[in-house]
Amino acid sequence: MLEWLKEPEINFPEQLQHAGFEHGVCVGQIQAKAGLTQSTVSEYLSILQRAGFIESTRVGQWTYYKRNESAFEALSKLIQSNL
Amino acid sequence: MLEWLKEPEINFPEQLQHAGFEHGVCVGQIQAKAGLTQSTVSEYLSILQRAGFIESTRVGQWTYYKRNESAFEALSKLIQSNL
DNA sequence: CAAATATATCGACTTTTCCCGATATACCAA
DNA sequence: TTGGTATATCGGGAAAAGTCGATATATTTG
Repeated sequence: MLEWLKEPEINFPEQLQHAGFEHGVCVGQIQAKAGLTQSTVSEYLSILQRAGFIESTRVGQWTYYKRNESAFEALSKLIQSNL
Repeated sequence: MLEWLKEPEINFPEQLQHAGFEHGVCVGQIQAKAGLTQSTVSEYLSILQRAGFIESTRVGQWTYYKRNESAFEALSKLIQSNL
């Protein structure tokens, strides 16, 4: 999922028509692609969010998730320096 | 454990008298510091070895483990570029 | 407000991981 | 070769993570 969210235009072409990608990708799109149930995907995304890897934006009935690149940078540096 | 192996002199002073650190630290020393059973530590180290993060050298009845820094570099870069 | 849609949360079940004791293997010393 | 020490492997029970269906919450539309 994290890799998918790197290139929303390529991985979620469906969404382009309904909304842009400025807030990220909505749960339903990710769920469809993942092939897991709605509840599983929702929980998974919320875990990633708590961990800081993605950010959510609620727009109407949709919740959009997008990557927080700085968290990946930080993880990469953490491995370099602390691990 | 991976952090401990970054500075063997500091984290495993006991071993200094018996052997140097050129081959790393032996399982017994790591086990004592970890506070886990011998079997658990042995298995854990072998997993880290299979994953490429540490290397082992057998010297007599002892197996010494030391870090493989290039694996950490690679992981850090992988997160930067692929994730 | 009622129905429809999108997402979040809950409880239960399954799968995986963690950790242990027991035992096997390898090496050394007498 | 026998006994002692260090490590590895095996089998099983406990803990954690993954996944689901059912249900709750939030929002939009009529």
